[in-house]
Amino acid sequence: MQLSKSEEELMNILWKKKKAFMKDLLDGYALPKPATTTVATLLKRMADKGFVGYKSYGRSREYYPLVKKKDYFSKHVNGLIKNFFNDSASQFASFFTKETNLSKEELEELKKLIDEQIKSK
Amino acid sequence: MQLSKSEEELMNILWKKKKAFMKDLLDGYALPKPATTTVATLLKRMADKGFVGYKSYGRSREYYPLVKKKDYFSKHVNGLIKNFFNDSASQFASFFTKETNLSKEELEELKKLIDEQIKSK
DNA sequence: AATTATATTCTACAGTTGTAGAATTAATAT
DNA sequence: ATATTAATTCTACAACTGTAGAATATAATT
Repeated sequence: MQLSKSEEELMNILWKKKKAFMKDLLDGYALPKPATTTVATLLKRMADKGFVGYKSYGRSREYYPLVKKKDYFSKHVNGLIKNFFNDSASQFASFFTKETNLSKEELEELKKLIDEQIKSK
Repeated sequence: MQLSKSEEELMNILWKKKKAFMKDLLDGYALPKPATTTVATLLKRMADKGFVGYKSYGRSREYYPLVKKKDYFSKHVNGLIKNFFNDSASQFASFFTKETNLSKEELEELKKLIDEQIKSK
């Protein structure tokens, strides 16, 4: 089962912090911060879905991600590619480079990266 | 407002066909096809959300997209980038080239594309 | 004209999501 | 010890989703 939008947002905070108590998570939110109970609900749902775990310290908990951002994200992109580009990653890539406005520098950077990739094949 | 997963699926069929009657849309689905009423519900919701329009022919309708796939998709990717990569498209790009397994040929292709991009800047 | 195949509208219902108050409990500060 | 602060659990509720039956209307076919 997937994370919803707002769960994803929270997950991002957790990924950044690596592990965190409720308080730390709230800190991670921009204003206007959600109610503590809202975050608690999200955390419970995310735990049920198997995306976060926690260690109890007394009556309080330290939460941590159970899935790597990278893995989560890969699945995401693959879904996108499948959905919108008939499963063709290259079609996606071409779309991507055209449609996002990367600066010249960023493009050069990217090109270098791709070159490395090519060499490693 | 956004399209839901199954609405997106239908939207994809419609994008492919450019315009279509109910029957054509159902054709676009893989087995097991959803009930006609299900598709009808989705279409109504999508029309309410402003993603599809239609022309009535007698008692039947020819549906067509009101948003371009490209535009819809751009928003999508930008959301992803914002959400997962602190708004850095290049960070996303680097991730992308590393994590999707493009073949050597596809990478060369992509490199060529990027080169054109660079030249045009 | 009667039958059949189709599309549309209405209604429905369970599951998911966004959001948070009330009650409770535990930790901390005075 | 008492008051305050913080986290957790329970409960709630409206909106959105996935899915489709029933009823209806129309077009096509025999």
